[in-house]
Amino acid sequence: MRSVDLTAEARIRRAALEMFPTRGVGGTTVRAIASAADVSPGLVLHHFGSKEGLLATCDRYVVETIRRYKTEPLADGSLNDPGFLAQIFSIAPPILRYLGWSLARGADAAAALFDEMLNESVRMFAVAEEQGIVKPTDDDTARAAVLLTMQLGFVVLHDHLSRALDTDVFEMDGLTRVTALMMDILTHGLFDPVALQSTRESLEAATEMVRRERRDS
Amino acid sequence: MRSVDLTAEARIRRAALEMFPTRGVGGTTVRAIASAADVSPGLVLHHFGSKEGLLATCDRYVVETIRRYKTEPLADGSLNDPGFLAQIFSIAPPILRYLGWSLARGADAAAALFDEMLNESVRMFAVAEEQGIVKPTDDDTARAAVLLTMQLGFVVLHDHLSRALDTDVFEMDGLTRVTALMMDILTHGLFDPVALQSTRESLEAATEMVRRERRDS
DNA sequence: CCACCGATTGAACGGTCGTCTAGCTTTCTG
DNA sequence: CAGAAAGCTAGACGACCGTTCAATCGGTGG
Repeated sequence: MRSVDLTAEARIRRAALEMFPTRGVGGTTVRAIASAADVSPGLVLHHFGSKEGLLATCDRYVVETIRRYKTEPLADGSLNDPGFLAQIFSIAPPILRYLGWSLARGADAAAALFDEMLNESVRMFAVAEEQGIVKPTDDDTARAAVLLTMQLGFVVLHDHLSRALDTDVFEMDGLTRVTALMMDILTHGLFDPVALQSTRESLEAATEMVRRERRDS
Repeated sequence: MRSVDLTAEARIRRAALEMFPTRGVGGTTVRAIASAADVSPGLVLHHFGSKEGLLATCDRYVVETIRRYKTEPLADGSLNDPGFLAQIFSIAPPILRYLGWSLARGADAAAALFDEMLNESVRMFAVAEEQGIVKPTDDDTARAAVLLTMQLGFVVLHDHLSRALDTDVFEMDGLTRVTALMMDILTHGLFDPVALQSTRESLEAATEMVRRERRDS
């Protein structure tokens, strides 16, 4: 058991971390969190000030956890440390689930994380362009942003994807499977360039129609 | 004005449709919905039985609206009718916003829609494979599912994407911009095939490490 | 004109929720 | 070891929520 020797404060946060995404903020009561953490309701507010405070703490905790796991391996090459990876895979599911929920809610901390990831992505694109790996666009930030939402899509829609794949995509097996498929799609592409052109043209035509409609009314 | 001559029932549903995604189900009170629809709280429950009933009605309404707009143009070629497109663009924002929220919540109706879209996608892949446009995979359903979560990512993460692009991606301009970018990414791909291979290898190595770790403990 | 029926209201009820307070227990510290 | 500080609990309070209900309004068919 790992959760036995946790601080009461940590137990509360852990319980909240699991309950908020599944039941929603309104559906999660302070009493339920307290009961799940095996403490009194009063203690929850003693440690976190208010329910809102607890929510904000969870937001920050998750974002900072992700942030730590995202940068550490780059910093000191600890990607080769099995313990580190084991930690990622074992801790990840509740954290990822919360992150998805947090992003969908538009929580401030999650929004900040999104923006950081976007900056990182833009920077990587710039490097890749210099190396001639990808072609420059007239709208580099937008391309990076769209790519990011596509990559993060499965984090928010994990439930549906897990159902379709009959595997929890936040567990190790599903995670590697999804990652591999996504990398494949993003490397080779899927659509036919010819079909792309005609689709784009009909899209432009539709836009123009609507624009004219609006001007006339 | 279009909303003036709406039935009270329709006004309530419309108000709920806008409030649920922004304030959450717990944060949206029957009284607030009633006030926004300019009716009494009692009438809300008279028409929808309960708050839960109203929520379920909204879920179904949105899904059925999307379903209608998705199939109609294919059925009778009404894609050329400007009125139809104008309707899509003018109705879309609240509906799409609700859909994103609904998908993130894992609402039953949204889940059913997801599964339908997945089936459709699988079917399209099958046709495309016959025509030699895309290569077959050993995991066709999974590929279609991952693609679907990528495509739907922007619907759920519209807030962040809109912020990054400084445009409402549910409005006409943003919608066409995002669609074009996404089609481009999914057509040409982004990553370097060589880099893909090394990434995949390190991913496999990591997985193996974790697997060994777990077996030993 | 009356009887009826759905739409609609507004007040009221029971319940639960977030929060506060006073006090008890444990741990740290000088 | 005394006492302060922090951890923690039980109970209560006020607010607000979803829901109920009796009563009213407005139109429609007999």
